[in-house]
Amino acid sequence: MRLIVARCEVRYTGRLTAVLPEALRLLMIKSDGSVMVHADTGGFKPSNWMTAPTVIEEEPGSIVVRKRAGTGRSAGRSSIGRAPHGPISEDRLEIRVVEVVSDVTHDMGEAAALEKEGVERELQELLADSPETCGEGFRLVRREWPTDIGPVDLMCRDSDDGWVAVEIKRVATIDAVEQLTRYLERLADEPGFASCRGVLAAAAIKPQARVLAESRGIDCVEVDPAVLRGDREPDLTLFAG
Amino acid sequence: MRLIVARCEVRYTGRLTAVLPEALRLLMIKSDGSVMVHADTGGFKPSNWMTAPTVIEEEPGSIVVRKRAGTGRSAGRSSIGRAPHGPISEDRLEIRVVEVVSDVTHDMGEAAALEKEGVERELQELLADSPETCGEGFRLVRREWPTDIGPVDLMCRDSDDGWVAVEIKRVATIDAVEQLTRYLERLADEPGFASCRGVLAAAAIKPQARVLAESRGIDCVEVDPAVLRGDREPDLTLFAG
DNA sequence: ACTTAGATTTCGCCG
DNA sequence: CGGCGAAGTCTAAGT
Repeated sequence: MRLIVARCEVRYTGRLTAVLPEALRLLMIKSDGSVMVHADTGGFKPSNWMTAPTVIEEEPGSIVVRKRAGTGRSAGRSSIGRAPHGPISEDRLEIRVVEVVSDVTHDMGEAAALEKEGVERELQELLADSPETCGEGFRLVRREWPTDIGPVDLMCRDSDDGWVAVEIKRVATIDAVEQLTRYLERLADEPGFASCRGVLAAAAIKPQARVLAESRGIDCVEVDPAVLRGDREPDLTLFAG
Repeated sequence: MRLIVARCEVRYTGRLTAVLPEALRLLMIKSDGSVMVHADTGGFKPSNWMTAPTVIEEEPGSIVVRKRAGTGRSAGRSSIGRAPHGPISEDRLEIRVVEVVSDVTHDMGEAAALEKEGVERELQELLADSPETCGEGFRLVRREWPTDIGPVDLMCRDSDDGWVAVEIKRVATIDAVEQLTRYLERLADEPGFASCRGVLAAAAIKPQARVLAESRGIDCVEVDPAVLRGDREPDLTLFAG
């Protein structure tokens, strides 16, 4: 990884056009070819950047980072519609380096991979193992139940053998309700699924999403991943004593 | 801005749990308090990070970055639902520093803001100047036509003086269709707008969005910002010869 | 302060 | 390789 602290002006052209006036910034060039320009504020997101793969051309006073046109993004001209977006000009990041304050390179080798838990995928796995959390007597029929507008997260049957489509989110917004509604609309055309109902299961459900869901007859279930995982006891002890 | 190159192990707990095994990485600490951990690969996105505002506690061999619980995210316990998601523990980034290779601080002062063009806003301006791009004979009545669920990007009249609501996106997904549908539903209640139709205009329209739009009687128009801007000629010369 | 919508979103999975 | 959905999305703007 190469770290350059320099006074520079940065110009990006590609999907849009952007200009950073001359100022002192950090240029980070990773060994995979990605380049980031960071200011001292505005954390997380670089002021400007280019993701790998890139071609980097360095000359005294300037660094130009290019992405080969036709790679990474469709440059094909298949459409004969109104906007066959033509030969998209290449992405280009031009850095005019006025003054170099520091320029060091560090060999970092390979950094081991990151392990995560707690994302939606895990929630789906946990609920697949405990479908009754979504509703009394629920039995899982299949995860990722296919429809032609996308997969239903969990397809279950309830205690009356009725079909139930379960949509899972970490945070459920109004979009999640719309999504589940589309599935239900779609399923309604399938023989046998006319009365399929919907359940929205999430670690957190936004108030507006809850209102919309309930107005559409969709049940809402807030679940606690930690409890499902067995890391923590439920707050209410059922069958106590 | 402080740049530390160090062999370190990183542990994040908060919205999820993540561990980065010991390896050589760059720690970037900006003056606004944001902290990023970058590996030498996997550009753009830090391996781990914490956005400002933060509290940073440094001791020999360790750096702990905290976000005050209750700030930035709701730590309230208003819900009495099934999952009163408990006392959300604070966000915490723990960096165990094994070996410091480099540790430098640079004063970068203020960097001027980024100027960009080519985003959705510009597309709206371009189409407002050329409403006929959205449909034959279209005339602009008003940009940002207000409704009580948000503004319609462009409100036009077509060659038959019928109302047309135009929704503009840079990339149109299924969400854009839902949004326009909501506007049309809303407008249908307004006197005179019962027959208002919809047009989805975007630099790129996803196939599923197109299918959904057309199944709802919404026209789709792909537009090329470069052509609208006059930077480039359309690929197909109409009225050729 | 909170909510909503945009982003050069980026990223990862599955077809 | 392309489409689609999630993200510790982040971020800026509006209410």
